[in-house]
Amino acid sequence: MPRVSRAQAERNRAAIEQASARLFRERGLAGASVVDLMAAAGLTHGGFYGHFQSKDELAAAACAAAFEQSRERWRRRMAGQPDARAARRALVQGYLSARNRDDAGTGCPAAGLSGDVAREPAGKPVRAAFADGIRRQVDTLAGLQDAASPGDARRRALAQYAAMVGALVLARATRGEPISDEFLAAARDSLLGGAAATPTPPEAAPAGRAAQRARRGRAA
Amino acid sequence: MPRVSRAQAERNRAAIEQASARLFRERGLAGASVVDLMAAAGLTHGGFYGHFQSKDELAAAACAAAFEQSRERWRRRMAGQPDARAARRALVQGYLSARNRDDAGTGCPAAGLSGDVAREPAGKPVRAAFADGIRRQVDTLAGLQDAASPGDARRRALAQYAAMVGALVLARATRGEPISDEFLAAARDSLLGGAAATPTPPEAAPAGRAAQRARRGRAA
DNA sequence: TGTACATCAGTGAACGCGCGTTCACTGATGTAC
DNA sequence: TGTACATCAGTGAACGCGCGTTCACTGATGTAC
Repeated sequence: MPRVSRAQAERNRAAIEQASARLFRERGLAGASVVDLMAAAGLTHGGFYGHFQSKDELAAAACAAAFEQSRERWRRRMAGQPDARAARRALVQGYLSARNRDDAGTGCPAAGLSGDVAREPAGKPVRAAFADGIRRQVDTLAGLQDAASPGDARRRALAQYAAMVGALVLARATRGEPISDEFLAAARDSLLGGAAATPTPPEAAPAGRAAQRARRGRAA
Repeated sequence: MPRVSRAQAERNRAAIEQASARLFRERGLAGASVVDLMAAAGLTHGGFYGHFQSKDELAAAACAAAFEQSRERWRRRMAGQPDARAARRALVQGYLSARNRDDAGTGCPAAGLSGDVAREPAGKPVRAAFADGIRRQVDTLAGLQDAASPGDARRRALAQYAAMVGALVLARATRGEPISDEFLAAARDSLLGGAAATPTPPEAAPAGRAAQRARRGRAA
């Protein structure tokens, strides 16, 4: 049953990207083969090069798609919040959850792909897609900071994002050990309850109320 | 020239482990082949299975060796410091440096291997070696905290370690982009100068006094 | 101490396998009339 | 509107290659006497 309509071909290309966005995060860039990725999209491998010039090119597209999913999830999670502080709290809670740790395929691409991307040679297209995704997540987080200046907000956002990604990555690599949950809890405490979260003291006022309405969370 | 003395064979085994500790961190567990690893130790691949039962077993040994190197480096960095606060400062500065970012082969195994280890199936020996290494680094860091209780010190150490690893991993994955250096700098600020370093607000005073009587960090 | 020989660390060819990529082919789609 | 046919999305066999692992072989080491 070859030769499919153009609309269907476009849908197939999108399906390959979406399936790859998941499989690459789950198994790594090298751990998901072209055969695997095409099969996950309901196709056979031969047609791959009709859609993409190379697996590298797909990796970039899939990385971009994964970050887009992640941004959409962040947007949804922030949407119900009364203010920036509550929104940041909702993001961190959802991010540093057992669910996000245990389902890498739909989770944060920064945590799922950074190890692989770090080893990609300089020119590879996935590096640009990854850096772009990271920049936008940091920008979003910077917009939620209660800081003295834009520069300060950015610095806080960078540090917080690093703490979130680091805790998730370590929690995944130690899954099954008690220290895995400890990483998630300690990072949550540090970012939300402790001094790192805001310039105000740990159990200061308004977060509780805000968080009560917040909690639909799935992970990003 | 086969059949080498037992002493030489032991040295060869150690050389394989050391070469692997470097190459696995540089290229990933799957990115360094048995041929590569043996060649890096000055041997040919055929003799590999005289030293190790499988590549998986070597991965665990190499991971343990990498953490041992890392502990030794931490020990050296802490040795010259007058107190725990200064020791922690020295560790963080050394860790969040361009040099550590750019030389993954001799750098932190948590940053270099966590992505790969996270995808290893539950029973694989490298997972246990990795978790052991992580636990000991966290213990060391906990010994340097200026905290109200051991539990608090541990929680801080976990959050700080996650922030360090996350910043390094993201800096590596975005190397060549301005945001790469920004991650390192922001995490340093947050851990040393900023709110994350102590329970008191960013630019306040008193943490110094508390840290003055601090204990020496035991090096695990 | 010197000699004879069994042991075994390291070599390199070979194994089956899965990888990314190519290509001749198929037949429904899309178009020209 | 219906018919004829060129286009091209998807198929599956095939390519060369590198992987982890095995194995017959080599010859210096280590030991028995």
